[in-house]
Amino acid sequence: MSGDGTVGKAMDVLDQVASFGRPVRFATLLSVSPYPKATLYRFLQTLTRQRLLEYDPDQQTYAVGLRLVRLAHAAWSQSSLAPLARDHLDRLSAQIGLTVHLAQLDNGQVLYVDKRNAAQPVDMFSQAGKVGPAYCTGVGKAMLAFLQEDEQARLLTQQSYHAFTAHTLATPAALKAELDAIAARGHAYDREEHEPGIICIAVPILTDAGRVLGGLSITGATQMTEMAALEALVPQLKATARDIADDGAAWRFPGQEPLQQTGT
Amino acid sequence: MSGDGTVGKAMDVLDQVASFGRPVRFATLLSVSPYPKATLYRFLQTLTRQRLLEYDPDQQTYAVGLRLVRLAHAAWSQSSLAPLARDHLDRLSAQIGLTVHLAQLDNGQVLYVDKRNAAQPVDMFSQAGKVGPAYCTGVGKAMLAFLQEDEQARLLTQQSYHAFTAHTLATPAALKAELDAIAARGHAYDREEHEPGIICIAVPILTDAGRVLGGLSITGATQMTEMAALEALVPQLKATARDIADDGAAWRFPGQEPLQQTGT
DNA sequence: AACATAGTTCCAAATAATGGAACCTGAACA
DNA sequence: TGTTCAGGTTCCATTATTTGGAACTATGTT
Repeated sequence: MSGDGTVGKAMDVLDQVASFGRPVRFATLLSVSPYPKATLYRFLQTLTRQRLLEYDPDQQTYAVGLRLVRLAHAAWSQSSLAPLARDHLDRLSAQIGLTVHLAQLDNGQVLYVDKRNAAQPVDMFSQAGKVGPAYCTGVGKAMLAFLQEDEQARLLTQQSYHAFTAHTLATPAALKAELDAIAARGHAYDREEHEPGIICIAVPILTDAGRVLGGLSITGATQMTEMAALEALVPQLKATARDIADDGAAWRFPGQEPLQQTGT
Repeated sequence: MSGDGTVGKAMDVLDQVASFGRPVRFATLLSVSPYPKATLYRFLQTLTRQRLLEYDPDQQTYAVGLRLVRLAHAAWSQSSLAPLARDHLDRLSAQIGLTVHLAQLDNGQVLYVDKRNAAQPVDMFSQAGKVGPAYCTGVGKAMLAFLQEDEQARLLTQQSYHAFTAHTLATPAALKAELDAIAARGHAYDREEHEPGIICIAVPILTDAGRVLGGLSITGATQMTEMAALEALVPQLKATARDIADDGAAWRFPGQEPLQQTGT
């Protein structure tokens, strides 16, 4: 799959285990793995020793290890927009009282990095860390629309184009037309393209130079909300995106680098 | 450090980057890395290609990559107690109105996997995924106290024993005595041992067989809460721990394994 | 223009990964 | 009790990857 070096292969195995979404046995993994028995076995050993996987001796199953949660904490707090955007999301959420998502692009997919849910307390990881398709979500399309031509084209080819609902834009051509419209308009809609009954409105978070940092969306259910009502919130949404981007530009990591260490 | 195979070395590098807590430049990493320039360089390349790291060309810095957030989502939802404990935490939190933590042991440290904060909406990752010392936190001691002798002894040697406050038990001997008391009593205290002004009361989450699954704690500030008040909540805390353990035993992953795939 | 500093590429030697086959180990069956 | 079998684990000569010193390039500095 990725095929670069031993590390790449080990990561493939790790992804494989993760993709099951539950603990798996050796034989099950072997049956879907491109690697021979001994090789797969050694990978699992190594990953387990590294605590990237966890092995349950009773059940003889492998599951994704907790070391990843620690690393993810680091990733989330230093590479994601979430810490930066936090206060802004709180404010927006309080103002409008609807569900708000903050997302970033990861390998052509939408990665949700934070969320505000007006009703109940936050879902934690069960939402942050979740991935979704880029071609049929509001945030996904909003981000894709503002990428540079070549990057956009590259990502368009690697979408999976599954028609989740009758409204899903399931071809590259249809999507491209939509993206151009979004770029002109400045914000994206999701008209039940991913889940029936769910609509949303989304904007990109852009640097001054126009680089896509992430996306921000407001979600509603068709039962309770009209698209027109969401549309009315676009100014607030845009203002929040602007604020986040400005903070990002101003902040660019406090203190930057410390004095160089010259010694060993 | 870990030293097994290429994967182990790559993980060392990844940890190194993560430990900075902010984007770092090549030279900075080189100065603290045991690897020579070319080797470190290639590791960074590989990790970046794998999106375990992210490289910012403008600043020429490396930071922990978002792919980890995705993997962590998988880890959190399949290897942690959090999804299982969710409803129980909600209930406990609603009943008592104080901060509740759910933690597990990871490599001799406390890894917080979930949290309920009565006052404000949850802190997300900024709390879940965070690690803390085991020897001077309520949950940490509660978990250590109920480990098997040999495992406990092993972990006692690898604590770092920093005296955070005047109350910290900063020697293995003092800690061991405390753990025995906790094991006899059934719950643990944190009397400002980690942070001044912060006290808590904690219990382990145990299987029927007595294996430690995790820990559960209630935290208060000395300004607002007396230890006696926390003590009064022990029955509810224990009941919740019991409920979580029972759920864990009953559940043991739904459906377990599907039919075996025989083909390629 | 000369110099330094930071980052990148090369390549022969050293090391680690590979995978076929043999070997365990416990469970089901006769 | 002996036999078979599938799921796991170990061995080891072959093969491929990693290693790291040194040479090189790019970028900014005096």
